[in-house]
Amino acid sequence: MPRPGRNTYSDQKPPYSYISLTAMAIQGCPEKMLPLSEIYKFIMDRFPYYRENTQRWQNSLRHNLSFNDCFIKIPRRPDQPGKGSFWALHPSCGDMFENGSFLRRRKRFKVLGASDHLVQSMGKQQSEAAHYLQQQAKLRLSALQAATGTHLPQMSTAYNLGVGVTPSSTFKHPFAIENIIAREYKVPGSLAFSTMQSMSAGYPLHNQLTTAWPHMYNTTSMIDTAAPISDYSAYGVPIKSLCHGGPALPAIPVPIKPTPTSMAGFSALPHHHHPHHHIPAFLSNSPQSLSPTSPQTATSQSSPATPSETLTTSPSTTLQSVAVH
DNA sequence: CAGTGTTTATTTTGGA
DNA sequence: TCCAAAATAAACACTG
Repeated sequence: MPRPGRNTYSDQKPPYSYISLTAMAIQGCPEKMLPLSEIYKFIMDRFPYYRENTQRWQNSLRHNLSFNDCFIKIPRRPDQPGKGSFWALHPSCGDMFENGSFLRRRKRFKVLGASDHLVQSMGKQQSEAAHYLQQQAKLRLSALQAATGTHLPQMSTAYNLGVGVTPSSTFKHPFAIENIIAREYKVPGSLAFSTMQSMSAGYPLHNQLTTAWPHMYNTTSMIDTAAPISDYSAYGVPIKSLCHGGPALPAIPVPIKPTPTSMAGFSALPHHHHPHHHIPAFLSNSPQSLSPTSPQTATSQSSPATPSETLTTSPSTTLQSVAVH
């Protein structure tokens, strides 16, 4: 049994499916959408295991993006040069890993009508969602630029925007990295807790993170790869921002298959724990101490329109989807 | 041309 | 042990 903190451990395959890794990456950025290359980067930056055999796993990842309805493609606007589209989570995919296992979902998320006459309405709904995301991204960017007086390249700043968002909102998308990390592993409670504390401070301590999430970094990478990682605030984990209202869609959690306990609040982590994944319940209401240091925080947060107001109809209510298999 | 995206087929594996 | 989800492989179209 490899022990936390050991180099050997960090090279192991992380206990996440491509779907969960991708969802993690998408949820980890304020815009809640990323181009393929950024998803790759997110994963490679954090999991040494994926720095090898890139052809193989990246092909698998692309397969997943196309194959799974929980991922939607969002076209680039003319002012967003680059190859490929942005990828986002389907507004209704909810907590696909409510069972606590990030390896396998209980049910695959499928959009209704994938093979029947409902398809046409789907197109419309998706485009609405896409438009919404684009608008949000645009708003955020201009807000940031206004606040900082600088013009920053979009994607490279994406992760920075995240830190220090006001703790006004409580909901956190299931895929928010903080949630994922917290649920992760059956680490001794105390350990996970200390990790979260450092996380909420906006600057997780390396050794703590490494201990709690060993496969995320190898002991030397932090220093050696400081450059790439420094692009992201605090290891690329926009701790506070994730989901909050701000960014993305009205992230209304929709359990794939409603269960008595799953709606106990998001906050609420699954009650029946998977035998192999004990989920620290404290996580849900982890203290939202925040770094009041980011200017864009106030700006973006004070944005008048709430997501649901922006759309005439909330995507989460108009989009029809269901877990199917 | 390289990166991106889609699709089909097959194998592996988690979990009931 | 069985089933469905996930992983893997690979062909192929499209695009900047």
